[in-house]
Amino acid sequence: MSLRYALLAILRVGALSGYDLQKQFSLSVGHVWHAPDSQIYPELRKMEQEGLVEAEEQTRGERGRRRLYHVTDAGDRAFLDWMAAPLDYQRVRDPAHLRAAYLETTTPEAAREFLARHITVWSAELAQWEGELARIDALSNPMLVRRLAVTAEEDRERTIAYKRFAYEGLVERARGEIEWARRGLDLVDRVS
Amino acid sequence: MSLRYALLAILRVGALSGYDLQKQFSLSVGHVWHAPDSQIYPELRKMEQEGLVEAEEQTRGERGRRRLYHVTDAGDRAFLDWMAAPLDYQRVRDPAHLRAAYLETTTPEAAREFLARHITVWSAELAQWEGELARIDALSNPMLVRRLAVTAEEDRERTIAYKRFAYEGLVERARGEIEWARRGLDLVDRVS
DNA sequence: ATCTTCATGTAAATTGTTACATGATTTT
DNA sequence: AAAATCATGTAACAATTTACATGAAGAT
Repeated sequence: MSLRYALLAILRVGALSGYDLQKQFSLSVGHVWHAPDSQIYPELRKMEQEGLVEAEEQTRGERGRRRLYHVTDAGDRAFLDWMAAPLDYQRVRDPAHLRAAYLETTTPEAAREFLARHITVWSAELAQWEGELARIDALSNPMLVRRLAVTAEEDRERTIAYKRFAYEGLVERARGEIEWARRGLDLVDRVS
Repeated sequence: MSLRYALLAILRVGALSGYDLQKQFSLSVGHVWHAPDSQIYPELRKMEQEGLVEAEEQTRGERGRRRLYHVTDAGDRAFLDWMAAPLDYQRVRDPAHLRAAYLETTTPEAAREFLARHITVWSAELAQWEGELARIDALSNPMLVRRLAVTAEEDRERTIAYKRFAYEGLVERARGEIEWARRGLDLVDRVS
């Protein structure tokens, strides 16, 4: 149930419509927490009912409408409370390592394909996250720039440092997965 | 939906009751795919309906009963098909890295607590997995021994090697998380 | 005109979590 | 006799995924 906190994290920086939020989301927090728009719209409505956000109804042209969501004080508090509370860790659920433990039951070709795909998938993630790191350093990430604009001078360094720290962790994870799968490919060659 | 394949992987080695399966599960695949008994019993029933397993009804004492589940040919094929098919990767959903990206919004104390807990949680996982590696090497893991007993001589080395490979990956992951969180603690000290 | 982007959702199905519920058998 | 373990589930809820559905506004 971190979705609402991910949404609050973005909205706290400034009001957005569901649509814009969803785009910002996929460009920032979405790297760490995926959610499709069909989940975001209903969640915003629920958060509105619970008083965490307020919708400012706007019209667009003749009949177009949009709802601009603002974080309320209660929403702000909810976010800060969540940040200060212990994180609840979910149990591991890792289909790739599950399969890896049983690779002897399939053909070497299927095993190689699985590992090659693992490398492809994690390389894509790695590229994303390294790109994000570069954008953080170049201050060219729009979300980060928006955040820095509403951040007091003395807090800017920390803000950047933590964001960097988060992405570094993701980059290392991806590198680890890729190295592991490479070793797996060697292993397949060795034992088959 | 890897749960059923995790269950099949265990049952393929030999028939078990839901209760024993659940215990084996938590001692082996459970490290990679957690599932509570309240999920395992219904899943077994569903798999029975779909013809992947067959239940042998047994009595225990006067009125006690148990259902011993055997994998059917269809179940065996389903498992092998799954092993040979491309794995579907879920999108990232990582509350720890999500929170890490926003650590500047909380107090240094809360940030430290979060990171310390991250280290604790992953150290526990690490200990589990290193223990598992040691048990693989010592051939003292009961599940592995059962599996080797039904494995042809020439396939034993591969079986062990892949199991080792899977756990090595998990160990490295845990080490990475711990190192990352340690660096995070240094960072908190530096910026606050 | 038509294509893209803006804009907001509903519905159904699946998956997973938490709590509850029950009772037999074996061991101390 | 009590405690531990064996044994099997149901119920309610929460979270997630996938697919569907609709239409306005702005750009080419």
